[in-house]
Amino acid sequence: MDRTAAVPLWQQLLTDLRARLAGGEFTIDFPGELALVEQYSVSRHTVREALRHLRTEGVVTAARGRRPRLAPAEVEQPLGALASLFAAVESRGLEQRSIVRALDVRADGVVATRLGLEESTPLVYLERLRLAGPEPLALDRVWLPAEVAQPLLAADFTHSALYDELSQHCGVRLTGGREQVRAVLATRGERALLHLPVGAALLMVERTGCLHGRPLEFRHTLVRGDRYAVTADVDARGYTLTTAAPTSRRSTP
Amino acid sequence: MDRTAAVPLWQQLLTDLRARLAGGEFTIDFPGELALVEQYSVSRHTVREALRHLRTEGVVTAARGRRPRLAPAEVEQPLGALASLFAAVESRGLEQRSIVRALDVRADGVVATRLGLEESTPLVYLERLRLAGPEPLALDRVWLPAEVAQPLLAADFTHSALYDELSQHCGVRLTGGREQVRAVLATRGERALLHLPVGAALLMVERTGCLHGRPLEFRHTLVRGDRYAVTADVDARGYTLTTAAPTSRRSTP
DNA sequence: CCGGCTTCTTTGTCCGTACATTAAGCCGGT
DNA sequence: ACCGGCTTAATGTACGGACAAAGAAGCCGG
Repeated sequence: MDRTAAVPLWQQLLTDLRARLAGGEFTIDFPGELALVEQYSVSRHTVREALRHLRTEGVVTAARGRRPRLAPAEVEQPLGALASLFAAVESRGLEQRSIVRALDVRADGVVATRLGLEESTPLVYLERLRLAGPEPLALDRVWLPAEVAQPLLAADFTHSALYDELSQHCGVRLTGGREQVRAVLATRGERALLHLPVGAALLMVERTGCLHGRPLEFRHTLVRGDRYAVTADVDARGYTLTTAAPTSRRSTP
Repeated sequence: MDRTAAVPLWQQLLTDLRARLAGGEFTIDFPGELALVEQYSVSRHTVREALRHLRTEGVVTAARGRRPRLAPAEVEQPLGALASLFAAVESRGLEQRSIVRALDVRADGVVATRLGLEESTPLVYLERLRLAGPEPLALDRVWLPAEVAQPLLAADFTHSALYDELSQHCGVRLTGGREQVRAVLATRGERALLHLPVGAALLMVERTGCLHGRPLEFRHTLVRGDRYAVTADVDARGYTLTTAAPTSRRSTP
């Protein structure tokens, strides 16, 4: 801690805490405010300013009386475009189900590279056809490092969600990621699977899921574009995905 | 200010400030921290706690030395999917240009209803073909109430952005809105305009822009899906659109 | 009239303290 | 063994003060 430096004290503290977090130092418990006050010899106000950031990012929790902990289980998964889509389906009252088309371990050079791994790294591969009620909704493909996701091979994905199984069997909860949303044309195979006519458009969502900044999941999902949309609210705080079902149809001019 | 109430002091202060803001009390200038300390007879710490929320929401600005102001003009528009897309194009170094295909006043029952207006309300209609460098990028159609947007009829949209013209000629800056992103197939007319082959997929972005919660803009944009994607980061804070250009291409299986 | 300097205001950072509120754990009694 | 109350630990709220940094405005001289 350099008190003469240009960067504020609380920022130095925050940087140091992040480094210790990345080093896996606080996997069991996280020090409280007063503990940090003693460790770093700064005021509680400074500690709170640093912790404020970690708390808003959801890295640690804080509440009166409760002991400070790291990334608690009861915090829900950060909402991505896919979660938003599937939530919209559920809000329509349709039951969701999946047909598991593949669940095995294989290597994929392209995907492994995206995850920052060696090309030959074994990956757990899960391919599902997601149904909303009786109709096909999306084709979902996920790759995860076998080292972490091995236990998933025994799981049943017909009804449960991937992230639930991940947290339950592997003790891993993704903390963030990056998504790309594009429009693509369905190939013949995809049309057959999704019961689509010739020339149907699909929403393609690619997601790289991360745990504490380290990529851990690559996901490739194709969603029927004729019926489903990603909905979001925009305000000064940013872009908030909504679960409201899309209502309008397209009028072809 | 009730010091015995269950709600914290800073929250009462925040509520009161919001009420005064809604009443249009601070259109000229906004009181500083010390001014509020005197007005409400609370500590600066309490004032800062209340102001923290208004500042993160972007309602007021705060910086050393600068006088506190309300929603300054230099704050940029809340970032929507479209802005993210176009920023990605610019980050590639491509010049953006528009061809104005229509700019007039007309009535449209469907759109007017979406804006919460009478079906016969006159609307300023702007249709542009957006180019990234030499190639067509998107077909953009916007409707705004003529009552507000009348001055836009004299504007030149070849190079400038709609929101700049809106703020300059109409004194209006949108504060939020709702977007829907879908995948659609290009119609024949759209293919011709955008120079697309048969069976090309488009990203369709529909946006209802709002000013203080009241809808003021309906926008319908079709973006070439083969080359452009909406990119976003996901973390505990939510969904943050990125301006990074998409890199990957699709491998057709 | 312009440029540079000084002064002033405003927010950022940092310290200290005290009490209230809440959750969790301990402990003893039934 | 279970329930309830007490203790303890942790954060939330609120007060106080002091100095630093940085922009804005005014002053003054060239």
